[in-house]
Amino acid sequence: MSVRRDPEGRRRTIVRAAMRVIAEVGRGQVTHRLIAARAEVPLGSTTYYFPTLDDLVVTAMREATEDARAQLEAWAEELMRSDDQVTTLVDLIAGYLADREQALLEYELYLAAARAPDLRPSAALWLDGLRGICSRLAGGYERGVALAALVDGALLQALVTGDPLDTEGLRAGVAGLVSPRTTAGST
Amino acid sequence: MSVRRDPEGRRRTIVRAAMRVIAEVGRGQVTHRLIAARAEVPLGSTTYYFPTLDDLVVTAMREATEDARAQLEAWAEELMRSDDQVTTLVDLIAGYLADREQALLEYELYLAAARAPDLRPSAALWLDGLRGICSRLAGGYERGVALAALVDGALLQALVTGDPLDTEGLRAGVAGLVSPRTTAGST
DNA sequence: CCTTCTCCTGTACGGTTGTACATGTACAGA
DNA sequence: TCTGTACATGTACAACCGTACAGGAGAAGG
Repeated sequence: MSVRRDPEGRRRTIVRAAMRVIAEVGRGQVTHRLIAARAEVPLGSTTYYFPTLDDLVVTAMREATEDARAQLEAWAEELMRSDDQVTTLVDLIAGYLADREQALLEYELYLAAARAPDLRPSAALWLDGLRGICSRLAGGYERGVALAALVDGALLQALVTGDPLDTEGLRAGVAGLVSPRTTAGST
Repeated sequence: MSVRRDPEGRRRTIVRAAMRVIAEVGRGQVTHRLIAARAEVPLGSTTYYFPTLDDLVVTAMREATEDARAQLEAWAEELMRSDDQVTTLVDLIAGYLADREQALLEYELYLAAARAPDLRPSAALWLDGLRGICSRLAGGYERGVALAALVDGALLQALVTGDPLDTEGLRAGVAGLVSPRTTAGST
């Protein structure tokens, strides 16, 4: 009954390794050999499961958005439970930046989508999720779009500068965009 | 009197070509040969003026921030002259996105700074400029930081999705963060 | 004219890359 | 047990890479 051969699992191992490598060295520096070493599988395995390196990279990036999407749902739940949504949102953003590598990976993917149209649907899916959450917070779609841009920009800037998140500035901005009713506590 | 030999000019030609290539294919895919072809100079020239490819890429990226910095000053002037700064800012952002390649190059640089510390000063310089402008608009540093994040996020998202800028959403957000006095017209 | 220096470039080389593939191995069905 | 099929991998190769460098070519000073 025990499966000595586990193609599905092995495939996933490779994809997860690819994600880690991309997060570390960036999309442009990824090679079959780096991924194989990280996954602790022979080089041949990486070419067996994916016809081309680009396929592997794209798969890894899609997987990364899947993760991000899941995390976003956790955000939504936490915000629903919270009675101080501004503080909660700021905390969530700060928490997101705690895993810098994961964040870097996602923004690498994000920007890659700007150049590679086949990655765009994944990126758009995440962005739609964020906008949905923000719209609920801001009490309106337009302000929600703006709030999502604010969150996105704050994350990007924190990553780029390497400085810790400017929570006061962020809080001021979020408070300015969240609808007063939401700030007060009730829906 | 005519200078057949023009080392300075040739060097600049190579750097500008490098900028274009980076904008097109991304930082990770840049090669000496691509740059040489784009600049219409022999391969040897690209290695003559720059000891290593990385030096060339870094130089090109610094040059790009220099351009961005100059553009930012133009923004500041235009905003000073304007009597409807919200509209002007939205228009400036839309105008920035008109040259998609240039914008892509800058955001590539931006994200590259997240991984390469030696690029961070350039990126930080630009961000400080943006924050300065935004602080003047928002009437306070904290709100200015938030407004800068909003602008940055809006640009990034427009680049990533490939969709045209959501001007209504952006306008709503900017209006919410710009100080009422500034919105009305006076300082 | 010659010398000298900087600019310039074609060619070459060692190293790394993506990918192909022959060979082997474990498992399922007969 | 035998056989076929999917899984697995070590090795090989052509292509491309960054970089080095010998040597040509023009300008400047004598």
